[in-house]
Amino acid sequence: MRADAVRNRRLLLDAAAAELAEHGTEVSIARIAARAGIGKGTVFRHFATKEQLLLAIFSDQLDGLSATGEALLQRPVPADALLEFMAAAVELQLADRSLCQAVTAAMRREPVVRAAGDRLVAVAEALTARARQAGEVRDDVTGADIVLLINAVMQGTAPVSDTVPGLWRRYLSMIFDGLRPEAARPLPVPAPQSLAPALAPGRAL
Amino acid sequence: MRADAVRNRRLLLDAAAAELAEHGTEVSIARIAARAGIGKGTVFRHFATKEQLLLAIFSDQLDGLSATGEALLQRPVPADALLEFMAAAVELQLADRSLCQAVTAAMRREPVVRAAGDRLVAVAEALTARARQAGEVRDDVTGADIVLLINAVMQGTAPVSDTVPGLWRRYLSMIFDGLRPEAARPLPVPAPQSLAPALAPGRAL
DNA sequence: CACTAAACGGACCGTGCGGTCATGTTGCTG
DNA sequence: CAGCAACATGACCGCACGGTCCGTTTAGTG
Repeated sequence: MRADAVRNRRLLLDAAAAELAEHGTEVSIARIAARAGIGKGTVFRHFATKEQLLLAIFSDQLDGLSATGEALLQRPVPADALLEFMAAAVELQLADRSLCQAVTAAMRREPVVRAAGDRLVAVAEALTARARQAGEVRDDVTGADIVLLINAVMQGTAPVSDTVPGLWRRYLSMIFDGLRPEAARPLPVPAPQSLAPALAPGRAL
Repeated sequence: MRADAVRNRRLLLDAAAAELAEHGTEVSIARIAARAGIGKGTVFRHFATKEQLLLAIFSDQLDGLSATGEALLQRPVPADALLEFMAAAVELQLADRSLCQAVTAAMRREPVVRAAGDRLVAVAEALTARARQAGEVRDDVTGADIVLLINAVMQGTAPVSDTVPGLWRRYLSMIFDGLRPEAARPLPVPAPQSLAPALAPGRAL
């Protein structure tokens, strides 16, 4: 690969991530290319289609979340680590409009994103297992539950995140109260095995 | 208003609601018009813009949810009524892809939808107040909380609703466990006064 | 330095959208 | 029944998008 090619690829990925964070997946390729300072044709040289570009960025971002969770495994109090993981994930997603879709995309059939999604679930499960064994959360909650609940808090409060910025903390707090052992009542439905393959083919992005 | 005009308006609204339920707000006006069996120009005679058509349908749907909640006020056990209200709302929204956006739209500045959103919050507050006074839910939860939590459950599980249809019941159950008095811990953020005006102007639909 | 293959760029294409308008049609009223 | 205003219609417009293509530039090489 030629030197200018790798340089442009970097510029492209950075610009795309920034533009996606600001405007979501609706941004046009033209806009991303302009921000990167490269031509539109060059974008399609690196990624055959818009979707491939998005999926590449999505899996990167999911791995970022996984890394955050992994670091929190060192925390002494398991429940604190788990709560902080959820808080960090929600906060990151609210700041980055493409991360929301990234989590959804994690449930798709595309191997790259699916793998990143599985890694994220694994980290969540590690954090959850610790808290479960310490008796700090109910014993019927799994890593997949945590990821879906993160998504729920984020998606549910996204519409008001601009005008009531911290509101998500209220609902994360409420929901976490429902995860404690003393709150547990039998659940009507078992946990999902994994997140993928869960998303129907023609859905979302 | 002429007789054929009111007839076509009905056809249009019905077709739009059905098409929106199936395909979400991305459906083209042409498609809606085709389903209604009328011309595309006729659509714009009744609603100057696509957004106005959508907002009209949204507020109708929000009022439908309000009616459901109102009926549940008769139930003997307040907490059961509240839980059933949340379940009904989530189930309806998952079946109707435009209802999801309707709730979001309820947080907008448009007077019609905002009014419908306020009515929905009022009904939710009535249901919540009953349960609160009966000591069946924690006393720091409000009607606006309920609406946002409904939205959270729905949005969070929407991506998997096709392949794991009943999964939302699991998370509604968990979250409701967090609403009970015995689970209550102090919340870090106060409840929002209302839902509107909460959504930034250029956001969503 | 000369040469070539890789990479670049932006004009270009087809498509589908929301919205408009001139023309034709139809329900109402006197 | 006559006449008119309200209404219906679909061809049409401008636009923005994702994606293609080919003439041009440039990085590496012997």
